[in-house]
Amino acid sequence: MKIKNDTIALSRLAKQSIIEFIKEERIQPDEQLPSEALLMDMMGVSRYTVREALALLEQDKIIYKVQGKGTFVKKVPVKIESGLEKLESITEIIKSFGYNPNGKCLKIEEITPTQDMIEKLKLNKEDKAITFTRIRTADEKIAAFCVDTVPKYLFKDEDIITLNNLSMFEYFSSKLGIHIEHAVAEIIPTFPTKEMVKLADVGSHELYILLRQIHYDNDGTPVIYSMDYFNPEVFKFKVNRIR
Amino acid sequence: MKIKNDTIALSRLAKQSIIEFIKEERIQPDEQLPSEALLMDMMGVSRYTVREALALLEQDKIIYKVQGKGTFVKKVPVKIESGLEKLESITEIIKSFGYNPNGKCLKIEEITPTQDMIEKLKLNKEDKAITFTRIRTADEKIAAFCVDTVPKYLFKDEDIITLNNLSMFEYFSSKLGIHIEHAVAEIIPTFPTKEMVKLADVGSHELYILLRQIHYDNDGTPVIYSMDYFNPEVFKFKVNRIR
DNA sequence: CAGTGGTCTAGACCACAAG
DNA sequence: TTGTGGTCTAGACCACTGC
Repeated sequence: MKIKNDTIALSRLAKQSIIEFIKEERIQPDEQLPSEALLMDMMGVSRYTVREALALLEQDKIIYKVQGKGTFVKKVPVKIESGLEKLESITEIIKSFGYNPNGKCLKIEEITPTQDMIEKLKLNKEDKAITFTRIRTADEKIAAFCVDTVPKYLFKDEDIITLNNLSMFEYFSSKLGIHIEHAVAEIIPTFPTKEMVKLADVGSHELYILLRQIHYDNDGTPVIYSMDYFNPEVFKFKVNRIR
Repeated sequence: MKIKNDTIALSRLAKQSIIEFIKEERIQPDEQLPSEALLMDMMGVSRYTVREALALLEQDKIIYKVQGKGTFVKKVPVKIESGLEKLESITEIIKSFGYNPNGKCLKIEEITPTQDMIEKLKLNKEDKAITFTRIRTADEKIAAFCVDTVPKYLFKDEDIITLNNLSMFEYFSSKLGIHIEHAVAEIIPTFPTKEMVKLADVGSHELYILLRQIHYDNDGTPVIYSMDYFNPEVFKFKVNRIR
């Protein structure tokens, strides 16, 4: 077993190599992997690289380690599906559920931000904001109703376009050079708002999941204040929880 | 700035040391930290240790790195302490909200597991299971209604006790030597079940958040199948989402 | 005791950003 | 070209496990 490459990190290759080894050797759940020293010899890499690879496998819940004993394959290697803790655009989520994502931008408004928006988006009192109200569909079914508020100063006027199929993340990345990497979401069970009933033809007694989120740039700048209402018949929200 | 210790990992000490440095030197948001080489000299440790410490700070969303430029303090160092992605017992969550946790065990039953339980808990067809139905309170307010199902083979008979104040996690850890480290939770908005209305005097039109969870031991064994209904007036569920 | 993973050091080369 | 972070190697000592 030898691995070599120029573009991909050795530790990634080592990880894949170990996965293949588990499959080929038919290592069963709870059985022991070769020791780090052995893996070093097998793959011809240093201990650092082996440990990096094992750390990646541990993150993926495929293996576990016990000091003094060894490294083992998990009984139930829970594959990380796209849990809520992984930040994805709604477009991406809809695709991952196997639906065809679509959408319509219902409204773009310049607003005076609320006190909460001013705090969360770190705005000055004079700053204005732009609100995008959109409806998202999955195979024609109503999937989500999104109200996203963004500080006005991020845009040049010509940047404000309608967002139909385009993901907000892609829009920010390609048009504004802003790369969203982190969000804090609050999960709130709720009924549809009056606006949803009026604009989106949603039954007023159906249950929805509201994700009240602040999205941050990689340098920590808050850039989007969003209120997204999800149809629980379309989305099954899961979270991987680690102690 | 020197750091030295015998019990705590050097990289942890280095992390704290860097945090203190940021405070003392009043390094402002978006300002640059000393380079890794400088930090090595300042703290008298190797580059590996410095990078470990910086990795911890990056996980905590306190700093960010840009290759070729340097390491910087985030604009808004967001650190949501108890996000849903962090697995905590309900007792711990209630405490972290500043309430006084309490509870009552309403029912302990031996049941024949459902097909879903058999699959998720990896049971054999003959296996029985034990269901614990409990109500949890925070400062006397109804906080959650918990129905936890556990394979019977995990218990010796004398182990089955009533769980009142005791956390399920502590119970497993101390009585059974099982350390729960991971769970997959599905988030479902719902109304109270008939059982909740009957046993817990809950209004049938109130909204609840159902967490449908499978809990895993550190070796990947599924050990608890739980259906926990949370009162959203007590719990504000947040999630840190990373791209 | 020997074998395992946990931590740390010292040194090297690379890719990227900015002058 | 210089300085930064990204990756990798080789070697060391420790703590824990099980014989």
